Amino acid sequence: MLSKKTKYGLKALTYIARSESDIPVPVAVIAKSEQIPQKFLEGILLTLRKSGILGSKKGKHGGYYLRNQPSEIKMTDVMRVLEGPIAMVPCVSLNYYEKCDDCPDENLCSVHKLMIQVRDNTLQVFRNTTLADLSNTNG
Amino acid sequence: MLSKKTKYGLKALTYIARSESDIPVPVAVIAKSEQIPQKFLEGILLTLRKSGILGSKKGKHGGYYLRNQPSEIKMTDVMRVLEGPIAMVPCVSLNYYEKCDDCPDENLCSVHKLMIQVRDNTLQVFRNTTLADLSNTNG
DNA sequence: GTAATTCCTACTAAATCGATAGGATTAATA
DNA sequence: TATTAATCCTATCGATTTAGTAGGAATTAC
Repeated sequence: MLSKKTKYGLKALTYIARSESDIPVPVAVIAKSEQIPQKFLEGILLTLRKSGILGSKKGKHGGYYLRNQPSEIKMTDVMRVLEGPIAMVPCVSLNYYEKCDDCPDENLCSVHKLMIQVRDNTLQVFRNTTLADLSNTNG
Repeated sequence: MLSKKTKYGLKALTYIARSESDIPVPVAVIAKSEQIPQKFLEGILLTLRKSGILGSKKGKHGGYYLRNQPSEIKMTDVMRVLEGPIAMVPCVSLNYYEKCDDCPDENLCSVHKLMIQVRDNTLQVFRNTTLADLSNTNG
């Protein structure tokens, strides 16, 4: 299941992408428009800022803005920040690889084989999708 | 993340598929060979039996066996029984559809669009993979 | 200086996960 | 018929994760 964190994060990013890019968007505005608990969203946007996807400006007239063009923000990056590893098992994770305790030989493991395929297909979707695609209203 | 339940279930099914198809395989044998807690595995195989994927025979010389040929057991069915809905959000689930509380219009929802793609790609993998593919040792 | 904002830490309630415990039931066989 | 080997069933438990709340410190515009 997709976590609420990720869902809210994606919606917020989309919202920001659709706004005028010069003006920082305050959390409160997004929270109200997208019906997201504000305090919860604060934490999410903070994570996105720390990961480098968002920038922020403090104080009055502050808020969050994109650090890059929507068309350059890939879903692989966003999903990894919000949802964690894309692979369903650590033993097929590109960025967070971990060997299974059981499994003497990965190459013979049926689960491994299947999950590699799932990972590759999911990865393909995320690599070919940018925030611009999400923000595009006609589609 | 793939649950241990699903992982163990897939390994067990693979084990059974590789055994002689006439002889029921006892839980204890699979548990020992695959390093799975036996009591936990009992519950998993029970679920698989109730869903119709496995059959069982009680008492001495009892155990579990496949109800169909490995090549006819699709991953879509197995995954739905073990892991639940394939979609990452209920609003894109084919079998367990649920509208989101927020989201006034799904067609305009950025998350929705993205998750449909992921679902379709994952589904394609699961539809094109059978237990026979998993059990195949030369792969 | 005041209002609006991000930033940070800690807490909590509920759900889920991975597993264990203990036994009831059923069937083969000696 | 007694024994043994198996499935079947229900309940419980500790740990972790999730979704959210609370409270306030720090910063900035005006």
